[in-house]
Amino acid sequence: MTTIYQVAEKAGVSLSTVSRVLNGNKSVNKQLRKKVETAMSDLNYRPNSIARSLASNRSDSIGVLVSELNSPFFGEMMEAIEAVLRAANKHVIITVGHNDLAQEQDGVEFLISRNCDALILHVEALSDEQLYAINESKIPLALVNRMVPGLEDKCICLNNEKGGYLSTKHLIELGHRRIAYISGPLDKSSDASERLAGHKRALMEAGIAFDKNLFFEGDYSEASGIQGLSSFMDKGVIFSALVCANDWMATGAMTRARDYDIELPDDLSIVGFDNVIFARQVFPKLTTIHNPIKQMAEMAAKNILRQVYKIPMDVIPMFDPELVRRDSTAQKN
Amino acid sequence: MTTIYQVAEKAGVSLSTVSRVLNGNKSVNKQLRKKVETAMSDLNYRPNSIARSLASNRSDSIGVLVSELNSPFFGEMMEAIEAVLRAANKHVIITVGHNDLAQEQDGVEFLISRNCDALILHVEALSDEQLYAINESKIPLALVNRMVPGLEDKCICLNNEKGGYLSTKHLIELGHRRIAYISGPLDKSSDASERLAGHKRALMEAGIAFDKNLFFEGDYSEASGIQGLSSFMDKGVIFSALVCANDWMATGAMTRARDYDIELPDDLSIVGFDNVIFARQVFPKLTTIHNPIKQMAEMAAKNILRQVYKIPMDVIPMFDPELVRRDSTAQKN
DNA sequence: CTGTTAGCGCTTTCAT
DNA sequence: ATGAAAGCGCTAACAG
Repeated sequence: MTTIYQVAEKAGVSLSTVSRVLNGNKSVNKQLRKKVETAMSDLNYRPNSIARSLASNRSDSIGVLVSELNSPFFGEMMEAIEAVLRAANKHVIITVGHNDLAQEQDGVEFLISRNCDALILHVEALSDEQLYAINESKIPLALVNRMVPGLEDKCICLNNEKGGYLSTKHLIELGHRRIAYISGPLDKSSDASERLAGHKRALMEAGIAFDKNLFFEGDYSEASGIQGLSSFMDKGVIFSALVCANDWMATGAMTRARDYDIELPDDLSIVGFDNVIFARQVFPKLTTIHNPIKQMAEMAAKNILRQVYKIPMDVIPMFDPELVRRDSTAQKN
Repeated sequence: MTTIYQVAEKAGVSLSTVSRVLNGNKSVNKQLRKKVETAMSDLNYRPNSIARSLASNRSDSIGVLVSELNSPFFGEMMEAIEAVLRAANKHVIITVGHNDLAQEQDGVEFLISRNCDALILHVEALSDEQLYAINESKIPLALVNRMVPGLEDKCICLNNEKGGYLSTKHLIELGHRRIAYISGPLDKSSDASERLAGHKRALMEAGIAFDKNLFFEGDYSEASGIQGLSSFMDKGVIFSALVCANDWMATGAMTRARDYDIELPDDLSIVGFDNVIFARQVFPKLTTIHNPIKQMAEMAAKNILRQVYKIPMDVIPMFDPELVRRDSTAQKN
């Protein structure tokens, strides 16, 4: 491994000069700079970013923590963050939390211990208090999909209530009155309750009473969509439409519906949530609520750039979802 | 930030002793050890892994380079690698190459400059020579989906030729004779040519001549699947089956086929390749070639564990694909 | 504009 | 078993 000393020696200058060249410091004689640069390429010198980071307390890398690595939702998030930061010449270090407290803690500590300049977190298990503690340590922070009181300027959120409202309202406009709902895990995920709240508001506006028999609490997995639909069928409740709090559960429900020979969308209209990539690929193509996770992720990355590297930009904290009408919903017959 | 000095002071010992405790070194007096441990937790001490890494030249973290972050294929790969390494108490640092030479180089350099103990790479743009150069630097390496002469013990591969063979053979067994083929980018990706070679072998075995008019070179994108099918229709060629060199192109072709009112699978049987997660979600469910990327990724991670941390395990270099029969293929009518 | 010097937080000989 | 001291490769005052 080539070090800065060897470059200095070869170029006949002091290591400070090499360091200056390395960091694009203006005040270096052109000729010396040239000499250093040729020495660098002759020796195939690669700066050791670890040493650099230790000495300077910066690393030009941003830590990102997502819940899953294998997911279209987090895939979009990672991709967007990486693109923005790479364009700003920053590196990204990605780790996973799996919605598990210990793993989220471990992930955050790893990122901090690796001297990341800032953190972009999508965490569910970590408590507000723990996030305050992280924030205390003065490391710049961006929180995706979470609203923590007092940290508003670091939070990027989706208006989940509105999303829930839009999905149910769409069905009501199509003439549906008996609308089933499969939610996410209410105790573990605040967006699950917010989406449900939106659903209830739409029902209320239309003068429809919320019916417990038309409600099933899932966990956002495809399997729980299957279970949800099964449970409605087992109970023998009547419904012509179904709202699912995410696309995975919606596809699960669709699969199960076919087992019952329910025609989609004629016998049953289904709305999903998130508009992940495969929503276009299921059949019939899924009507869903578009979650602008890409824009949110970009915003989080920009927020970091603003905080850490003083690159100015406007930060929008709250994003609006939109209904994407496809083929899985139809007029009530 | 708490340092090892402060812990030493608080515990009334030298920093060497603290370091020993930190590294689980046996030869520390029990009482002192206790004292150090309480000092650590009192001060909420977190070792700085950067400093550690600089001093010891190890980092307990493995660099992973994938082509895309937002992809079910690479998602599965990252997930599997992360799980194996986390279980071994190693950390993972993920970066992206986007199949672009500069970005792949940059990614590898970043990982090396961050003192990663080893690299797991999925690269397409980097040449064999560049991989030799990386290997020269003595950093332990695992290459997924690539066979580099001389580095066989670091390569984990899929038998792509066999996969191509299986897909076409399946269609032939269903009675098809006029089988179209949409390949990946032949010049850029060796698996694209290997899969095609398998297709040709199956044709030959059945005494069917390869017909250029039934061939289209795509680039593995959904869009190129659409283009491929369109081009066959434009040419007006007759075919009752279609092999696509990956699932994305297959779904593109399926979408386009519906535009032409082609009934699937009755008018046209389609086979994909990779068996990514959404293959089950398209309609009709896609018959495809299962790519055991998960097992391959696990094997790559284990290979690293073996090389770096001397954790012994058998490494299998070549994996076999398998046909997954679903609903997108049918007997020729 | 350039060089000297003192660390960054930790590991690792080498003595004791 | 413990401590002292020398560095890992680099940045960042401080002089000159």
